[in-house]
Amino acid sequence: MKIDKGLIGGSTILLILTLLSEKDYYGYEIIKTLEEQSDSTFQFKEGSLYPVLHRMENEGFVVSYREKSESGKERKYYQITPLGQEQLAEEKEQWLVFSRAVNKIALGNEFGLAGA
Amino acid sequence: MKIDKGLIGGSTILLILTLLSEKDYYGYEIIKTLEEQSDSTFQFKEGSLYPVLHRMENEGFVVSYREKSESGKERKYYQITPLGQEQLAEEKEQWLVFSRAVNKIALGNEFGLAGA
DNA sequence: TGACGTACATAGATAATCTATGTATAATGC
DNA sequence: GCATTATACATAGATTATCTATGTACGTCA
Repeated sequence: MKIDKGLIGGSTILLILTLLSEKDYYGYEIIKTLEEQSDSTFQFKEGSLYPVLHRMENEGFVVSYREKSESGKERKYYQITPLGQEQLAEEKEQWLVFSRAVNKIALGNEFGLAGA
Repeated sequence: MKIDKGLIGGSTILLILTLLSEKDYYGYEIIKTLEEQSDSTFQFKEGSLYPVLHRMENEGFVVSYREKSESGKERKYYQITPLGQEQLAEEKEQWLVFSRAVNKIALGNEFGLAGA
């Protein structure tokens, strides 16, 4: 199933910051990891992800550094900052409030229990 | 808490069609109902909602008719169509898949159980 | 009579993403 | 040896979406 873009857009930063709170990732790795962990629900294209990462760096949520992989290809790694940690907490809270509200109205379910 | 616009945008049609699947609503009533049922999580402005309703009518998800209220004010009621019913089912399914994927990654929870 | 709530509508600014394209190297298959 | 695919970055431009601001109009209440 193709998920509507509008739905995905609002959660992109939450998803990226979640990954980065565990370890440093490079852009391409984020795309592959989100695709795998979501069972292909999320299939970001480079053109969608890289500008978001640049914006996040601009806003101080992440910092980046370049490093060569074993294969010799250069990668640009992103690391979450304390400000990014705060943002992550904020976005997670917003997601909870938001998804609970949608579930209540659209599924008639106050507790955010989706489909269980 | 102010919920990010991006998050809300993708679910607008799902929410509206859910209400309309129960009874006919007029625009202003949709705004008030979503605000009330979501404990003020959703606070749509007219400028945001009316263009969406017009678009939905354009796409055949709803039809509209005008009717005077007891007070004499004219209202424009929206009614869901069979195509709108299909769209509602589709959007509900998408919401389930999407929210489950976000919950799995961001909350480490495979079943979409948010905060319980 | 003035303020507020109801009820509709749209123009224009703003913001966001996606499509398409480009570069470059490594690995794989034939 | 050569072509294709995967990896890995980047950006311009088109498209699309929403929000802000504004306008109209009527009813009600103080």
